[in-house]
Amino acid sequence: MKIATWNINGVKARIDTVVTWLANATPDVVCLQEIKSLDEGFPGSAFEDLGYTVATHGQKGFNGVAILSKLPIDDVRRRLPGDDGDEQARYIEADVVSGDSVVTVASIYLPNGNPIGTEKFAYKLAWMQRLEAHARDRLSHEMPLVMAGDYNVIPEPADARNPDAWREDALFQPESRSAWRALTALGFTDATRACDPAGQVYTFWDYQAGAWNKNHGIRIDHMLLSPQAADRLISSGIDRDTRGWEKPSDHVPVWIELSA
DNA sequence: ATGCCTTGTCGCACAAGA
Repeated sequence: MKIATWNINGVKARIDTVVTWLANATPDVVCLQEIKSLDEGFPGSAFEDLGYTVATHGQKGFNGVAILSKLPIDDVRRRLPGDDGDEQARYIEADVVSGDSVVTVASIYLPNGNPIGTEKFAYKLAWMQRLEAHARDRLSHEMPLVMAGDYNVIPEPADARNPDAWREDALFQPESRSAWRALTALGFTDATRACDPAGQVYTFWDYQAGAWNKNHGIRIDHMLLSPQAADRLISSGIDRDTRGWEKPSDHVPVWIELSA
């Protein structure tokens, strides 16, 4: 069972790119972020034609997350609990039926939080607290759980080509990294690091200043696995080449393979 | 020190991203 996550930076601008990647990568489940589309404007038929069931949680212009699945989806839950006043579409989770087991898959678009010292950074940290509380609740079920997406957190200096360039950035603040550690310490496995402990692997390169050509990347797209999912982890990878395609997203896909 | 690009919403720029 192959599960992937990709921040596509606009589903309408990226539809051909995503369809091409899907046809080659053939994931069973895909978490998308930054669809930048209302649910009713989401081009679901392009994915249904490839055999995917589509679940979206969108909003106008910004944010928006989705889950595509070739396997049956039992239940879909939208919005991160903990703040009924939060109107930003950044969380969707679904129970995916795989043979005799059910795997809960969450598609996460964690707030960027820049610039630091503003309400945006406070929103990011509050959102991370809500995510930790929700993750703690989900983990208590002791079921396979994969929380995948754009976390907008650089966990360690090794996760940036030039860590010093990110010292003042919300993605690399001590508070952001501390919240990440508190989340993972609940018992999650960082799939990319579990499979490639020392790798210089990045998932994002800015459109600006030739970041891709200079490999000035950061690792901010992550797949966190509950113990019951980690027990089934076979392999993990990053489809780095998509960043060099025509009309690329600034993020690239991250994926895992779980045993049946 | 700042912008560097890209997208979407409209509108003849701007916000937001990271």
